[in-house]
Amino acid sequence: MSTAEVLASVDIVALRMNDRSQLDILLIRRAQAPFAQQWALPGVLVNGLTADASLDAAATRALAVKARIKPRYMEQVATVGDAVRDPRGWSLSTFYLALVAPDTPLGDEDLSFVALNAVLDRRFALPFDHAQLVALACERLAAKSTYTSLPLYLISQRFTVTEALAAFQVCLGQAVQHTTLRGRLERMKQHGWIVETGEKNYPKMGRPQNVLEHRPQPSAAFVFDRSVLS
Amino acid sequence: MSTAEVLASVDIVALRMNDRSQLDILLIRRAQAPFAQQWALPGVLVNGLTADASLDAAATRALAVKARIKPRYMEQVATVGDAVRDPRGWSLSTFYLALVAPDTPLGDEDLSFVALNAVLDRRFALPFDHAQLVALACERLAAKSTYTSLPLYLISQRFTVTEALAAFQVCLGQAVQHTTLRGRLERMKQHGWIVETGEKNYPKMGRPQNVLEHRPQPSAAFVFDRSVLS
DNA sequence: ATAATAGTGTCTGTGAGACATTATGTA
DNA sequence: TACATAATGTCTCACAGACACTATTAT
Repeated sequence: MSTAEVLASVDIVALRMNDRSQLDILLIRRAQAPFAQQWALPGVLVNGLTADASLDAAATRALAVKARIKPRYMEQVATVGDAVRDPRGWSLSTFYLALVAPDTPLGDEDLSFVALNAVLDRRFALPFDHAQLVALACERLAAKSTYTSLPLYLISQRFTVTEALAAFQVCLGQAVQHTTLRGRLERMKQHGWIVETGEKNYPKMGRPQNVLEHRPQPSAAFVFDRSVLS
Repeated sequence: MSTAEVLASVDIVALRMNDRSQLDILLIRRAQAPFAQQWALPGVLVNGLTADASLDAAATRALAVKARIKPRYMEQVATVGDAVRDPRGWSLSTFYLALVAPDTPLGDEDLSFVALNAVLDRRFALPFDHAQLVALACERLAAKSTYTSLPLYLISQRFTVTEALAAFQVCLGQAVQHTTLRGRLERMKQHGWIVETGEKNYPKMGRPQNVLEHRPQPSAAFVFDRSVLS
């Protein structure tokens, strides 16, 4: 290794909500050493040869070329670096949190969505320090879910209050009063972030649900001025 | 440059409050090319040769070695990377926000505290994309100052409400009701983050001030459940 | 009718915001 | 005394939280 350079990668913690309202994480079977054939976070090396315009562009590229996925939301979480996380030597990883639509398909056998909880409690082991990165990304998601509309990126643009409630609860890891969520959705409606479609969804039983539409602004997520679960 | 590696550095945005209650930023006169002799953010290269235990350790080292400063608070802000920010090629910079005590001395002629506002509005130009990094770090500080006790790290451990008010206002960039701040300090007092010393400070005019003491916990900063300036 | 689920209304508590009032020092 | 500044008190408003109540469908 030359004197001034270091091994740097971008890794993605991409989350999706399954039909049981639980979070799954996107993993890829590594093609190359180290840890070939093992399931790991999708990622790419960044260096001058892979003409990425920026680090964010590299993150987008990682999801696009490895999994053909365009996330509905993506943000940089942090960068970790030390001498032991990669057997090849001192290395850096800048990792991102990505939220993808619930119906996102996977075209490849080397890609899979795995139960996030299995990764978090180490029943499903990951190479490198990827389990740690996943934990940090989830902490970020939980923290931001208390005062932003982030969980809405995990459900369809056209959604019901019940779906939104499930998304918030799985992000936060605890129950949320539906009246609290309705109040927040109402405030987003006043700011044009949510519109009432006028349509109804008819479940098997019970009163039909109003169908809302999420109109996310480029500024990422709606920010409330208080935290839920104070 | 070898194929898999990249130039990576850690840069520090270290802020101090001066006696006019304005923020200053620590700059260092670069000894080496590129941009030798110019004022820039203190930072170090990270790679396998400089046995840093971790990225955070490298950040601490950067302040310690370059400026002999131990910050009262430090957190990673983000990592930027692209092909043009450094003339030497594709490079990464992980940058940190550091808050240092108001009486921090500088022992070196190649170190200086410069008015933060001059850097932010480009009257004082910085090399690389350092001005952009400074702007991002300040945004982080302002955002966190609405719902945490971060500004307290800019004043002495033993402080008065007036000093705390000045710190919050300069971090937020706008006026804050002193009653609001008193309420928040009261809540911190109940959680053991602040204690009443019983002493008084006697200014030239007016009623004497109670002297409080900030007892920061290792968990970084006190988090309030609402934002100020809603 | 009954069950099931959606949506609304009511009441309480907390804390920010604005402003008035009192307290305690110096000149 | 007048003045300056600190500290406290009062009132309003917004919103989370808890829970009751009403509404609308299927069976």
